[in-house]
Amino acid sequence: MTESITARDEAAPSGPGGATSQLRIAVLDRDSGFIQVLSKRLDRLGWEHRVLASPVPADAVVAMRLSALVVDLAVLGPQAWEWLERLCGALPDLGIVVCTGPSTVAQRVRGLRLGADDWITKPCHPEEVIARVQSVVRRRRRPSGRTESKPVMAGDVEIRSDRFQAFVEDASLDLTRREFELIELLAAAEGRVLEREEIYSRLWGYTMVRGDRSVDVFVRKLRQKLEKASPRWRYIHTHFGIGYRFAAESLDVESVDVEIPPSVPVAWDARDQSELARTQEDRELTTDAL
Amino acid sequence: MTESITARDEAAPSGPGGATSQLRIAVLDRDSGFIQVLSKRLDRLGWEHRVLASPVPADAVVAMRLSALVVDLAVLGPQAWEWLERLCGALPDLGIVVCTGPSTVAQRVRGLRLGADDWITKPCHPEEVIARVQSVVRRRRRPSGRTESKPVMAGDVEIRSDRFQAFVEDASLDLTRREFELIELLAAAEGRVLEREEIYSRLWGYTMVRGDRSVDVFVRKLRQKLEKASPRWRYIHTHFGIGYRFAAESLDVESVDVEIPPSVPVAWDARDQSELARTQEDRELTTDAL
DNA sequence: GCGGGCTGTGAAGATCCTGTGACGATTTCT
DNA sequence: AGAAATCGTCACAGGATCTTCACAGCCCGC
Repeated sequence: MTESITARDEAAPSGPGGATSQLRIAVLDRDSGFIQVLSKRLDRLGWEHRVLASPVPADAVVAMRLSALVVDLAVLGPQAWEWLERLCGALPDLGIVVCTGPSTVAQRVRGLRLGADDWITKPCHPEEVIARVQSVVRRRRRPSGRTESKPVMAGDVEIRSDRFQAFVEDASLDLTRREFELIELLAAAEGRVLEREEIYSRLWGYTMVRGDRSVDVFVRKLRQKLEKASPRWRYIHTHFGIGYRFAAESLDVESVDVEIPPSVPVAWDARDQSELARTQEDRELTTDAL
Repeated sequence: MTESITARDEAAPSGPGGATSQLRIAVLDRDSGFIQVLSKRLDRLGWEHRVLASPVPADAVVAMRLSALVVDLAVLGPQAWEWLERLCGALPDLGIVVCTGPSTVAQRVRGLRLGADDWITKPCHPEEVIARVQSVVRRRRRPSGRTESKPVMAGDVEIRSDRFQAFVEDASLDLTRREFELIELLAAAEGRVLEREEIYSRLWGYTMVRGDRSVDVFVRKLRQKLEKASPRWRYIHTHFGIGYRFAAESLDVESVDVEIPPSVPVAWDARDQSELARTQEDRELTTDAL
């Protein structure tokens, strides 16, 4: 049951540009009739989907890179709440639709509070399930469609989302996918400091565990390539204890300030200078178990 | 009924780091009992909210700058669908929860497809409505384009939480994480005196043990950096036996006061100085209290 | 005016954080 | 299948930051 979906994972849930990726959803249920009807419907919609019958460990779900998950809590047994909480914590971007038998208000509230996005009571019409999943997924996605393909410039580098590549004077930096996603994300937030956790969750799609150094490592790789291609600029700035900030900063300015070349009367425009500068949860409801 | 909500959201109760803006929701319904219970609940949660009884034109809703809207389609009559569609089109970021009487699957599907985020069938428990609204709002758009954090100014310094840094005329103070958190906290409580214990517990997250001097040390570091970058101002004021207060105070004023009487050879002993300072402080306290 | 407690200050040591190179696992390409 | 490219994890080293400590100066009540 840990088998992972083999299809390419290009459906990277939250790439900064958010490709118009295929929807991928999973249904965790045992009600064969329900599953059958729903599957058929999903097929017709062309949504990539899979059915899970056993209580998949929350971690395994993470590996599936889903857009949404429809789950009958009954399948999970007594640890349903714990499972739900863990899953929601790990994948804040995953759409979770609980579709289960009769429940109390308190149960529904609890589920929603834990992070579920919707709660449908069986018996229900598959069409409604679909509609609710769609609704959940719709809200999950950023509208900033791929269309805005205007290249971003910063210092010497040009970031072209349409090419998934960054360039310095038409020379590609040969960024890998992750590297590109990273620079795109950073550049999109130019000026602002992005915390590691945010970078991680937006690039990897799930929440970062303490001690993970992936972000740092990719920042380093990115810095190397940037440095090699555009040595007179610094782009990624470290904010100790917080994260990183993207801003093109020329290194030339300073050296010029220091050694005033009397022999060569160069008129330095103020561009560089200014460039530098610009650069409760109330628990009144009883939480009874299912 | 187009009156806009006047209360500002700046009452960000969140700690120094969090920019959790106030939730603002509206309820469009006529069921007085339902409304009453729901309102009471919303009050207790501290959510800014308002009740609408008549079919507000979609455009008017736009002006309300809501986070979410709970609506009974029955109030809207025959043009409910059209209204819903228009609203969803105009405000894709607005959370819309339909809460209405018995309906068919087809109706629910239609509503959700048009852009509603959830659909609750009356009669329902207000707690569930709240939970679902929360769920919808939680999933609201991510901070890719959010520039909502407006910089705070005090004297010469500008505190930008998006950069985790304070500036004086575009020159960074190079505050460390803790230092920044401290100045942010102090500035947010401008005018008020914050006790050490409170500062400590809000910055460190746990209660301060007696004798801990961490707060003092950081106040000192902060003062040093502020002093160096903005010498003509005093920002952090000590309140003996209590804690600290943040308030930009120009030092120029005093020098003017001092040089007024050249004829009378007054010996300025320390008493007078403190006297002066005290009155000024008092004056400021009063004004701040307003 | 005196004394005790509170605050300012400087520095040293403990801690935590980031940069870096390398390695094994996995995926993709040939 | 074999090779190449990518990815994610580790351990280590160098720094930056935080905490603690001792001492000096200041404030307030007596």
